[in-house]
Amino acid sequence: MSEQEQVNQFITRCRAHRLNVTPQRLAIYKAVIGDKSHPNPETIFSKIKKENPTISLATVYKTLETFERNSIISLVTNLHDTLRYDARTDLHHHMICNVCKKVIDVYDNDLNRLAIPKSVTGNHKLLSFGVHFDIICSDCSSKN
Amino acid sequence: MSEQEQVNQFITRCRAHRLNVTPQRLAIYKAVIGDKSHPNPETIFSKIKKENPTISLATVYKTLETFERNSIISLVTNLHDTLRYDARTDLHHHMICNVCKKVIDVYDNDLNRLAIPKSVTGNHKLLSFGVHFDIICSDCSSKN
DNA sequence: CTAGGTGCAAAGCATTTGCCTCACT
DNA sequence: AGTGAGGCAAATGCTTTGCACCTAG
Repeated sequence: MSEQEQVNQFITRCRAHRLNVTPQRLAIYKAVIGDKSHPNPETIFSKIKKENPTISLATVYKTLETFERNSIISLVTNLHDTLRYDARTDLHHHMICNVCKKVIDVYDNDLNRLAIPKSVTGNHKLLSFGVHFDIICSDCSSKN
Repeated sequence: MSEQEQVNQFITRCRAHRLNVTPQRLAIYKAVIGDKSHPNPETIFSKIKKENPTISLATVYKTLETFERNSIISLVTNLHDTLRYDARTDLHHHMICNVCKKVIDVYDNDLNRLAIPKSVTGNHKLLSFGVHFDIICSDCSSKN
């Protein structure tokens, strides 16, 4: 996709979510799609500051949060807010409630045996893996 | 496993890693294995404060970090330090380097089609899922 | 005895908030 | 015109650090 097409798609998506298209938002969006390293807000901020010297870090935070809430971009993990420990160190998996952030263990032998892609083992040393399921848990569902 | 057996196993593991067994460490360990909710340090601290009124939150942080480094307990995610955004919102997976915290996308149709356990869909609303591979990336491997 | 662990307080940072001003539609 | 967005600075809250004292081995 050309940059112009990406920009047009971005504008369409913003309109669909009733989000104003501003130069700051466009710069932030371009910076995210142009960075395959899964950057944090500070990194995005540094990249666009050159072209937008007056932009503020708080705007970057607010904008990324807005994009995420509207599914324009995504978070690598939604457990970034605090350290979460697990008594189990053996292979297992997790469900994470997107509302209350509850974590529930999943034990499943088929998941334990999933086929590891060559792109993983080909170049890197694999330590372990796990599947995470983003859910809305039964408690949170029934509350609404 | 009885509580006595768990305590014995804990002592064995500490010895194996040259970690002193202290009342604080034992209390923290018991609190973690007795809590299936994947608690954070603050929660652990609150639970053991009743029995150990002089314990400090900093000790809980240090101890959990020590346990994790020695594989006595584990972290639910090792991307808790900062928000990490992803330009892609379609189904894909991630490798995370445990050393440099780099995140690398993994696209794999077999992973996209993995069998979702009944324990997930039976009670909860599934929003999405993903596989994460904990790795030591080629860059970090070659540096050592 | 002594290396390692604890507790306290202060420091460090990532993130959020309040509020006023400004700009998009 | 009016609502939504941006910028700045202060506040918040989780986590780490430094250091003096203590304790397990």
